[in-house]
Amino acid sequence: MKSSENMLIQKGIRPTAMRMLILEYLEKQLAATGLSDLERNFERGDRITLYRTLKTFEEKGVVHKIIDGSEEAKYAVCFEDCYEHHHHDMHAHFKCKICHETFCLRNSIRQSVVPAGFSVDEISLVAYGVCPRCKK
Amino acid sequence: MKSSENMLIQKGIRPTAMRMLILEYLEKQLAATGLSDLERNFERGDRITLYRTLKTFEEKGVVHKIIDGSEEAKYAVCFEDCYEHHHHDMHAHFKCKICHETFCLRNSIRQSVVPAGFSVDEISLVAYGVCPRCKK
DNA sequence: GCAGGCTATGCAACCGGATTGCATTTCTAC
DNA sequence: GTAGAAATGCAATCCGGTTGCATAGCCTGC
Repeated sequence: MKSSENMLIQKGIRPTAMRMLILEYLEKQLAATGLSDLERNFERGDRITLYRTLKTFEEKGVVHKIIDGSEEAKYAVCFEDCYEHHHHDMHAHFKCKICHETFCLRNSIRQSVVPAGFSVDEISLVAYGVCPRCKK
Repeated sequence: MKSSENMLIQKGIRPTAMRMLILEYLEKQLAATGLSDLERNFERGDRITLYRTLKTFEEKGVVHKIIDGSEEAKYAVCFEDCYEHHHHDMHAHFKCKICHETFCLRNSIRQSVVPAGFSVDEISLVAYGVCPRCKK
């Protein structure tokens, strides 16, 4: 059994062919992926199916959504231990103004950005600037 | 001359009656304000005018835009020293899942969330959870 | 003070991503 | 194998964001 298939079953998602393909594709990506990107790479698949697959993945804790201020939402595979309806994405994201890619950064954010009294479930952090690759 | 009028002139914005009203309204708010909120409070004003006013304010460094993952963008008056096309909003935001309000937090974010090699212009940080007022 | 020109405003319409309803196909469980 | 549930595909809708264009208002130079 493929690792992607295993992963889906673990998260309580029925591992259809399309879903496995999409998961494998997402796992290959360095940058966060939007719906339009998937559409381009899965021309056989219906736009709506792709949309719903991402939504299912997000709900079940396979990917997390990143709102980076571009036209569309981006998604990246969770590397923290997320599960159904319980994300704890405490890492930062970086959107490069040259290549327009959005990456996940592995540093976890200290909760110290938030004063005492606030209880934090999740943090969305997107930094904007120039990534090392585009800087040269 | 009113302080709001002064502020607009300083930022290079012609201080019309509508703009001063909107600025004064925004300055009163504790939470970030969206277009629909303005529409509700300025029924006399046209939707598009409100939209363009926010856009102008943002471009000229009067307010900053906060994408908090809700349906619409929110805006809050800058308290850092922003000017035309040059925001440096390095503070965090907090969106409460009970009252759904989004607040600016005064703590500035250390740039240390981003590894060496990335150059950061701006940081968008939104934490999600429960605010002290809703916690009780 | 007045004319010309630029800016702000208001109305209508459009756009694109997100989302839903429904019919059909596929898969799972019995 | 069959029934029921889930996934898929198509069409259509929704809504925030945005633009074009005509009109009104303000500021300038003469």
